[in-house]
Amino acid sequence: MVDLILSYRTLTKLNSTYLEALPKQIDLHTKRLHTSYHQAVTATGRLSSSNPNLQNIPIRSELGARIRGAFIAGKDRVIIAADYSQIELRIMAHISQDANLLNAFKNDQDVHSATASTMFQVAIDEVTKEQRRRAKAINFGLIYGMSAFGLAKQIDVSRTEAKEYIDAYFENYPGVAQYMEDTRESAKIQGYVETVMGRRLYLPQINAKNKMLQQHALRTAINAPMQGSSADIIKKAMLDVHDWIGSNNDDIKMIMQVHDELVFEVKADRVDEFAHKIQDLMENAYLLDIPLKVDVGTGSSWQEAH
DNA sequence: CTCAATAGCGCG
DNA sequence: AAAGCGCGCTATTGAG
Repeated sequence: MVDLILSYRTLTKLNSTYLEALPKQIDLHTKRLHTSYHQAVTATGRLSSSNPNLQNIPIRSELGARIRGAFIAGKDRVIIAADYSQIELRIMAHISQDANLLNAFKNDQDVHSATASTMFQVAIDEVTKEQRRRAKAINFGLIYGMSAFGLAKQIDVSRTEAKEYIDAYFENYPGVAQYMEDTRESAKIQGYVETVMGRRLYLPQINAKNKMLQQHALRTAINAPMQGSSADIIKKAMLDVHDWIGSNNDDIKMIMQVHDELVFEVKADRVDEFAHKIQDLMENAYLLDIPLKVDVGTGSSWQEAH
């Protein structure tokens, strides 16, 4: 019964939010969907997208991916999708200057496997799938300021075990532990946190007596520099790409931004040339102490380009 | 019929 | 009592 309900929810969600809604919003003249991007909505500096929201088009499930497959290039055109690889964790390495994490990225390692290798004391090529899954949950959890309770719930282990994982992580990544402490402390004193480019997020609740509000502010303090710096960097990349394209190039259009990804529609016979240039511009949009890595894909649909 | 609040869920 | 950051959209419910 439970499985049937969950399956029903998935199907009705995809049907009502995408399959039924999107075709109604196709512009009569251009015959395309046009979203609105908003530059002054989010607390962290990301863009938001509405009417329709093109930043939440499905991809994670097989069925969802088929919906993304409906976003197709025009005649003689190809879609290029270019996304930053692990950009928030790279920013965490850069800001915290943790030697171990910097090293993982300098050597272009799979960061979740590298984390698992360190935490579970096994060689990186002997990390099991389950170990990698748990390390990945920790890496993401760190970015969000997650507690042992949250991690336990996420990976379905006891709270005690989750705490052991977190302790093991911080023992091996002391720079990250220090960064977390320092960030919380300076947020309390200054009342704000900031991105690599110096953009601030004020946190008026950071010293609130109400512990629930304060703890939320503390988690925001941890997350905002990483999510916000990522937003800064991709915005800089968009400006660089825009300048490179110039005002008179019908062979390439930047058509979407999805937080760590840029999507282009380009003339088919120039796709390789453009793909390389986009990758170069995005990877060099901002200099960190470790390389920025961009994965580029191409195809006749947005789905294929991933 | 509109409006607002809530639950739930799609994405990074 | 809550427990993981940031969004926007659909369906439902209740009020006017």
